[in-house]
Amino acid sequence: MNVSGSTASRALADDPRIGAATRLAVKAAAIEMNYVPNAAARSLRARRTRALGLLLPDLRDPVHGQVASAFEQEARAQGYGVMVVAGERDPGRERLALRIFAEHGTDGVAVVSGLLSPRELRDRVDPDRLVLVWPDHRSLPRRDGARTPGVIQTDDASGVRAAVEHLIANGCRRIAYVEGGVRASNTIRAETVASTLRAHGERFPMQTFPAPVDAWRDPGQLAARIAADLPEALVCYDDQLALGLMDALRQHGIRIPDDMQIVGFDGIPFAAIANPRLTTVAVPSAELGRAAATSLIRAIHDGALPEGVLLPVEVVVRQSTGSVAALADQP
Amino acid sequence: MNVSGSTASRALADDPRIGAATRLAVKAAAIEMNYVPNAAARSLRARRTRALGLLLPDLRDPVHGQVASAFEQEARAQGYGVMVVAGERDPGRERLALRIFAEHGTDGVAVVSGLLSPRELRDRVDPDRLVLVWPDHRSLPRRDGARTPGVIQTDDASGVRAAVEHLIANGCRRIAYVEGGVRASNTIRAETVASTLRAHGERFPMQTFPAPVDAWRDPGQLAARIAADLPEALVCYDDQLALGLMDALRQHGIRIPDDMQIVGFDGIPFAAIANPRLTTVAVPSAELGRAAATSLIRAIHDGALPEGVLLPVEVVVRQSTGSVAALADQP
DNA sequence: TTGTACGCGTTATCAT
DNA sequence: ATGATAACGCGTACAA
Repeated sequence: MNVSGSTASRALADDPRIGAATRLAVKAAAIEMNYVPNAAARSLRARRTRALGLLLPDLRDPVHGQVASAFEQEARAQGYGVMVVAGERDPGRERLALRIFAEHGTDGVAVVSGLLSPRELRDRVDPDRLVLVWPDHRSLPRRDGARTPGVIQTDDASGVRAAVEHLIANGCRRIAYVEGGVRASNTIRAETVASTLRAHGERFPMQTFPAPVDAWRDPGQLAARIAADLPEALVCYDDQLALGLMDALRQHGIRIPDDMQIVGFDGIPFAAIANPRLTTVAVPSAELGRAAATSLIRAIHDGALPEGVLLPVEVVVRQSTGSVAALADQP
Repeated sequence: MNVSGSTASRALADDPRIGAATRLAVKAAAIEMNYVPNAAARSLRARRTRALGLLLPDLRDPVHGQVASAFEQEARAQGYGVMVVAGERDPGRERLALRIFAEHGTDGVAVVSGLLSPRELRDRVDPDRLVLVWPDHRSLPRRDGARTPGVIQTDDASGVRAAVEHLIANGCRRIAYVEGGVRASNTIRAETVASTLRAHGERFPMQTFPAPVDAWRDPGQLAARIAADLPEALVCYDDQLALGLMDALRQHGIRIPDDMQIVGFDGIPFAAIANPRLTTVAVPSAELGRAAATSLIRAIHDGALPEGVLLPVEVVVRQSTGSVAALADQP
């Protein structure tokens, strides 16, 4: 079996001009010598790598893990590899990530919960091969349902509004918000809690407990401040914070939902099995990751950004906002 | 400013033969036109991509997320990109992953909790550029402290033994084990529980509750079987399973630790804030990921595998094994 | 139907 | 101190 390079190349690519016999022989030989095409050479010629870049803050937290998982799965199903870089919520690291992607020549980039301005992003990578998931820069997130091409978001405001209305229906008046850092996503949630309260006739300004982005790791001080001036209900920036606070408040003898009700955000798996089970605004993280991959791959093929996506969220009522029904809920 | 390709290449590589003036000018121009070297071309010539392949079962679970995070961080610090593929605990998918890595020409591969036999792995990728983390094939995990080159493990048996001894010290006699699938890692934990009981004079065979690998998602049936024949203490395959069971057993009115004590494995963050807080055998997942990256990169540079690593684990006693001290523990 | 020759961007070698 | 050239492995336009 001796054929020229081109014949081999064509046979492996199922070029119809190659005879069936030759094709089979070549393929057999390829398997025999466990040949794998060299992606570097192929990329050099084809000007594409069939690899995508995924930039996210952290692989450890449940939400981004879920997004990354779905993104990778969808990409793999469509024949793309995924290069992952954690930006660690640091603009410098995010810039480095983009550079890594550029050097490796990824065909497209998805940025999840990114801090860099859309302006700078589009300046650093081909804007027609860039999708933004949960952009966390003040210039992008929308309270309304507006969709920007290449931007994938969830309808956080609607979810938070529904959650607050659920608390109001439960008879809560003094509803406070616990911050998670000072990013745009936090601002939207805080403002939505406040505006929903106003819309329901609450006259006093909403109470806000400030907290850094990783307060859930060590919520002791925060819990003490809350315990010292206990509201009827707490809306937390996210589930991790809510779960950390539930634990810390327990030290102060505060019973949930009896003494205070509490709502999280994200819908991470542990929220469902916490004790008490945590009411939360659940976001479809897996769909988000999948949508990001499909949008990005479509953008690569079409050379232009597909329409933006706005995914719905859902309030999942559980024991922490303690209606009798919720307390009785079965697994 | 007009120089030849070679000069530009050398200037950017800080080749000492290039004059300072030229070097600066070239670098300025590179930034100006935001030039990034093409990794494909570079790889083609240099025969290395400065990319690593990371194969793990799932990006969603806290333990592997942690490992992936540390691996990526360490790799990035040493100038390597990371291509991640989830094997989804399916041998076919694992093979596909290795193929993806081969095509993209990764300089080395780390396989975490892989199911494929070491034999097959070494057959499919260059064995001198392969590290195995937590190999989960029956031919590899060791009960003793033996180290195999390129293999990174934790001393699970010691941890489980210590956990069981802790339960015995608490006065528990009827200690049962809850399985997590039928993999090698499960076998080691089960056998260690049994042998520790025997070593402490327990004469009846240890009770085992069989469960599939993802029983924690829907632990209802499993919990019913356990509640029907309640042991004094439960050692669970991992924390997720233990936490899921704690929730499900609560439905049966079982109080932990009063009616039964429970121990998990892994030391995921949520174990520390569950209610009751979960006693667990904590593994150093971040160190594991970091060790994997450093070992792999060293292997790439040396062309040979570095010595294996065996990391210690630690029993973290909390409320679920309820000594009075543990119940009083502060955050 | 198959083989030949060229070019993708980079760097090592050799020449100037 | 710098420039010219070849080579990495693949895919394709063109020739046979």
